[in-house]
Amino acid sequence: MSGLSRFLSVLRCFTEAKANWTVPELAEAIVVPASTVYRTVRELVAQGFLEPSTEAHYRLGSAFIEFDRMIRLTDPLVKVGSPLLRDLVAEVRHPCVAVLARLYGDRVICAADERYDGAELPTSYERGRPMPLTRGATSKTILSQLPGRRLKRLLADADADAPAKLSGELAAIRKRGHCITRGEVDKGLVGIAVPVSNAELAISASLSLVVSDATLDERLERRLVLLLVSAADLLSQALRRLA
Amino acid sequence: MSGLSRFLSVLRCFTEAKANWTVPELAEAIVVPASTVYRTVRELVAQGFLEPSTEAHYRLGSAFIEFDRMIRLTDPLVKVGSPLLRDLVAEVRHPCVAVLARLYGDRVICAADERYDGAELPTSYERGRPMPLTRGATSKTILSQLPGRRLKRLLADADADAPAKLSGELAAIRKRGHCITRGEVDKGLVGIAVPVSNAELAISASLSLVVSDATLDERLERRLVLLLVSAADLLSQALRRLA
DNA sequence: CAATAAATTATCAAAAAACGAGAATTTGAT
DNA sequence: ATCAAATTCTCGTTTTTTGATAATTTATTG
Repeated sequence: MSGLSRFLSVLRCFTEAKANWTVPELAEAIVVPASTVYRTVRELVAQGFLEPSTEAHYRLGSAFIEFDRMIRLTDPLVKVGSPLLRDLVAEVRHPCVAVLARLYGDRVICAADERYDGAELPTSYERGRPMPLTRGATSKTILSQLPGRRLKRLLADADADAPAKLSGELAAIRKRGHCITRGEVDKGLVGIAVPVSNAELAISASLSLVVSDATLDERLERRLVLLLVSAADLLSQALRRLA
Repeated sequence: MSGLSRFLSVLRCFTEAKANWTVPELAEAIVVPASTVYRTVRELVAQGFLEPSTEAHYRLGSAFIEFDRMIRLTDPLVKVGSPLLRDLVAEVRHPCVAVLARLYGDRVICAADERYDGAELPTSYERGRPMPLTRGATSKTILSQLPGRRLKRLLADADADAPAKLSGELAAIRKRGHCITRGEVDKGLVGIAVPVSNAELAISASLSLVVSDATLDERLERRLVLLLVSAADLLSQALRRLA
C-alpha cells in the first residue's frame, strides 16, 4: 500500500454501519501494523479528514464538509443544477424526487437532489450515494452518452456480457432522448431520465425524476418527460454559458 | 512535502476564486516539478478527489460528496442537529439563520445550517465554511467550553494577547449560559449562541441564531435566547442517548 | 487522414520517506 | 498518585517518491 491509497484504506472503513473506529480495530481491518496506522490516522486528523470521537475512537472529520461546500460553490453541474431541481420539482406538482447524477468511477453518483415537499418516496437516490452503473434510467441515460471506447472499457470491467445486453437499450435512449425504467433500482418506483451533457466542461450527466409506479398514468408520464426535456435544455444552456 | 500533505497542497489550490487548474498551473503554484504533480493528480483522480474538466483542467471530484453524505448519515452532531435546526427556525417565526458549529483545527466550521424560509440575511455562516476562532458569538461560545490547557494552546497560536482579551468574556458566557455579539462577523447582524457539549462523544459545539440587528428588540432577544437554550437542551439529550 | 502540438505517462538512479517492532511517554480515570 | 490504555518515539531496513528526460498518447487542424 502506498501514496493516497494508504489513507483511503483507512477512510473507507468509516461507513454507516460502523462510523467509529479505534486504531487497533482499523489495523486489524486493513491488516497493517498498529504503529503504522497510528501514524496514518495522525496525518488524517491533522488535515481534518478524521477527528477524535468517544475515547480512543475516531470519526470522519469536517474537512469533507469544507470540500463539499467548495463543490457546491464551484462545480458547474451542482451550482447550476441545484436551483433548477427546485424549480422542476415545483412544476411537477406531484410526489417525486428529482436527481442530477454523473459518472463516478465505475458507478454513478447523485450530485444533487430535491424532493417534492413532503414526498416520502423510499428512493435509493440521494446526494452522495454511489449507485449501480447498469441499472435504472438515471445510470443508463448517462451511459448512453459516453463515447464508444470509454463505454466499452467501463462495461467490460463491470460485467462481461453487459455490452451485448445494453447496447440496444442505449441506442434507443439516444434516439428517443429519454429513458424510463420500472423497479430496476427500487421496487414500486419508476425512473424517468434525460441526458445532460457539455463536452467543453467534460460533463455527461443525467437529470431524472423518480415517482411511484402506482400514481403514474400515461398522461402524467408524458408531462414529466416534457418537463425533464425542457429542464435539461435550460441546464445545458446554462452550462454552455459557463464554459 | 510528504504523505498526505503532498495531496492536500494540490487540493487546497481549488478555491471559489479558481476552481479549475491545469497540471502546469498547479506545479507552479505549489512549486513542485510538473512530472511529480502529474503523478499526484493521477492518484487524486483515481480516488475521486479530482476529476477531469475542460480540456486539461481538473476540478474537485465527487468523492467529497460521497464522504459528506457519510458525515450527514453518521456524525452525531449533524445527524441529530439538522432536524432540530429545522424545528428551531420554524419556531422562531422571524427572519434568521440557525447554525450548528464546531471546532475545526484553528478555526470554527459550520456543520449544519437552516434558513428561515425566504430570509435573505447576508450572513457569512454557511455549512462547510471555516470561520474565525475568536470573533462572533458562535465561536466564542465554543471556546468557552474548552478545557483550560486546550484553550490556551489554541489561543496562543492564534493571537499572542487573545487569552487576556477573551478570558473575561468567556467566563461570562460560562456563567450566563449564552453569548450575544453584534456586528463582530457581519455588519448589521447579531449572533446569539448557546453551548452544546457532550464529553463522551468529544463534542463541544455551539448552536446559534443570526438575525438582523435592526429587527431585534429586547423582547425578541429574550425569546430567542429561551428558544436556543431549550433547543440546545433537546440536542444534548439526544446526543446523550447516542453515546 | 496525416501532421502537429499539447498533455500525459513511463523510465530510472538518487534521495527521501514509510515501515514496523518494541521502548518510552502521555493521557485519562480512578 | 496509580494504573492501564492510548499514543508517540526510535531507528535500522525496506520501500516509495522524486524529478529530469524520453516516449507515448490524445486532440486538433489543415
